[in-house]
Amino acid sequence: MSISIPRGTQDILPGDVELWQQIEQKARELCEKYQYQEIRTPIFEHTELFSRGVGDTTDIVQKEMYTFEDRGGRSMTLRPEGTASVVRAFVEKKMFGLAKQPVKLYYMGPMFRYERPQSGRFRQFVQFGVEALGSNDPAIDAEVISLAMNLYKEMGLKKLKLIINSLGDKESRLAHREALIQHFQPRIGEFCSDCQNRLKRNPLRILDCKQDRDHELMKTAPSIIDYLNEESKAYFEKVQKYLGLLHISFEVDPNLVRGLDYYNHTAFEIMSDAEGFGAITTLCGGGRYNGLAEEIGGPETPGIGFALSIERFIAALKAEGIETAVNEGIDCYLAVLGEEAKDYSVGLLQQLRLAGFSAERDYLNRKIKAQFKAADRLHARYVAILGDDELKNNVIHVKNMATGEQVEVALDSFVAYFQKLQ
RNA sequence: GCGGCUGUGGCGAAGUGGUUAACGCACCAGAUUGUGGCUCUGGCAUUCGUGGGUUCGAUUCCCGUCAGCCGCCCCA
Repeated sequence: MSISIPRGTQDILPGDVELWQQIEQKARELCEKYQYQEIRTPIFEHTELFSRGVGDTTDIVQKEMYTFEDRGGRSMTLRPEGTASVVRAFVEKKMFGLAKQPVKLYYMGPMFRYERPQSGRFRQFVQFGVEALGSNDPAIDAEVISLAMNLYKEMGLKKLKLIINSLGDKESRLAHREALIQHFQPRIGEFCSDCQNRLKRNPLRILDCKQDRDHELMKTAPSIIDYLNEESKAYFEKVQKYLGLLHISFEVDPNLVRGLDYYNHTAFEIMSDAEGFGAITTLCGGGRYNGLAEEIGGPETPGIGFALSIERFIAALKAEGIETAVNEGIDCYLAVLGEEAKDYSVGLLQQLRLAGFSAERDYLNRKIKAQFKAADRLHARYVAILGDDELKNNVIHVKNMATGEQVEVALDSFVAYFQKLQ
């Protein structure tokens, strides 16, 4: 038996990888415009970073982490998300002391979660994310959201839905949680088994339940909005105002919850509305995490960010039928015949390439006909034919593949001639 | 972690308890022995995800396993 790829991972082959590169490039360009700078952190961290940062009670930490003991007996974990590492680096490298504030960073790289794979859900997936640390201005919340929205839009996505909510500060959040438990506890037996589990773990999720959505207690359930204190409410309103100024339409969903413990105040998700996108419609998730830096042992620092998956990005592009990758074609294919010509072509090919052209030749000892076929497949604009006959006369034939026109050129001036053609 | 569906060449896809497993695309060769995109001819799976069982005999039946997809959970 041959060895196969690990479950939930994928090989990205030529033909597919171009779209990845295009998205990555767009993301980098946009970050440059928004003045976010790249940070690269390790792919594994001390397990404690995630259990403390992401939260001990979350699904991610409880059952989805790739945790192992290294040879020194330390517990290590392949990163399941990016924010904890970025904040760790921010604290450890004392970036709060940098002259340039707020600190605006982005990252791109693989994340790992041990989950059951299905479409849009992998065990290794690539996230692009940004983090803005050190500012408490609701305008930066709007900036972060607009960066994500603009990246999608620039790649051609149209069917997007932005959903926002405020989780308030820690105090409002806990008060709301208690109220929910109080509300549902007495009659929890009337709800589905999922909801019964949710009661203790994450009572907010009950509000999201599809089975029990018509239960009378749902309508009377306490909403987070009512538990926001004045400051939180004002903050949330500002964020909405700024989104309006940026012409970004959104929906407020009081039931939007983020699964990671560190979120507070602004929480948002960007979903795809495209047909046939399956159950997984979330393209991007993010929010504010004002307590995280402290949790990790740093100074009190406000922060906000998002993460999006390139895999789902691509799935959304496909769902909307957006074609992007283009086969550029090569400048010149060198068709060679005979031993001496082949030897000579080695240097000639290099000359073409160093002169800035994309060039290829035959390496399979194919006949002239097959070489032309190969040239055609590469969408070569020109084929240069070099046989022993040409070599003897110090010439080379250059054929324009679009017109079929063929000319004879002195071998010495071939590269110069080729440069004039362009 | 739970439930359902699926698994035949590089890709798509038929099929049967019994000597050589359709077909289409792709690929390779020749017709055209130094010139591509068209056409014609020929070639291309000791093998039906994998392991085991039933059977005289299994790709076809049964069980396990692995993988993919879909739904739940959760999330990006």
